[in-house]
Amino acid sequence: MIDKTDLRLLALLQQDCTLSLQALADAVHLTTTPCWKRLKRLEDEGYIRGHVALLDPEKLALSLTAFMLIKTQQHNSNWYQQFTAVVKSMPEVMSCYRMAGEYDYLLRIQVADMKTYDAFYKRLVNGVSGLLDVTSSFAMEEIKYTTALPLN
Amino acid sequence: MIDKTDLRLLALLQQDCTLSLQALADAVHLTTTPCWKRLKRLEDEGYIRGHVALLDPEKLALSLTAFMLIKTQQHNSNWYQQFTAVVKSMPEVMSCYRMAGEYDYLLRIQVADMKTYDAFYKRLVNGVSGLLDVTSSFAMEEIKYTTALPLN
DNA sequence: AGTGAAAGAATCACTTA
DNA sequence: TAAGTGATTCTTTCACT
Repeated sequence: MIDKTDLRLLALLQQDCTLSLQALADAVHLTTTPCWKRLKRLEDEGYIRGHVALLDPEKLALSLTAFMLIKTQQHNSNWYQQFTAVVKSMPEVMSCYRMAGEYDYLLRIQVADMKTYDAFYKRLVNGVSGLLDVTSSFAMEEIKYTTALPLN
Repeated sequence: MIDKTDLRLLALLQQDCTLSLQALADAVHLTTTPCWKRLKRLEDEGYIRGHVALLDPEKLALSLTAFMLIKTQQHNSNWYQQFTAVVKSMPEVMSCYRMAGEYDYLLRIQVADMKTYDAFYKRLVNGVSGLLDVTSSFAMEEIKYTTALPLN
């Protein structure tokens, strides 16, 4: 179980994980050791998935964000295994969700430009058989992007 | 500008930013100081947006991922300012893109359950006037989620 | 790009409420 | 069971080469 102090620590860390133990401890009115033990516990129990640096896609010439909506008629376990394996192995796929409703899968793709996207598209469609309908939509502007969950 | 070594460092850090300077330096066959200077530069020049802890939504009882597709007829600057301000201020909105094509905006929402989603939906729709069409789709399963950009 | 020293931070055995 | 002290070790940072 988790208490208010743990939640405050998580809220701080998902905003900035370079905060020192001392700064975190001060923020929750503890000294470093009990604070450190809490962080250890939160990590061990899986509340924290990892610590990462977030990079700027524009600066790295990955300016095109595309969304792919996919329909399939293959609903057997073999096909699913193959599809998820391909998706996980393609680094351009930033996220993939199995959806309720009209479309079966929603993917977010990050690439340099349209030409690169087209090449990616072909690789995906050729890599996985049985895709019935694949619709691409393109982002004009990123208005918000955060990894911070709505805690409280 | 950025070279192969910088790219390798960024690739490592976006996977795990707890790696020590020593480990990073070893990985790119440098000693700590030149490695540290590169990291400093990459940060100063904006290649690195931030360092964050990624939390587990399931463990924190935020199990429902929803996507919202929004159409509007308001395309003036005032409306846009208001819409983006509202979206940025709502912590349940994890991302928001202005789209090309049929729908104008795509949002990803993270909440506890359907009841919470419904409350959020009402707050959004009441908070912003001029939303013509709002379609909600729900994720059944997260197959992939990464913050790591496809470098190389 | 590297050396080496100084400052700062994390980790842990042990102590206390 | 949860928090604190203090020592040790590891890490970062920087002037100098």
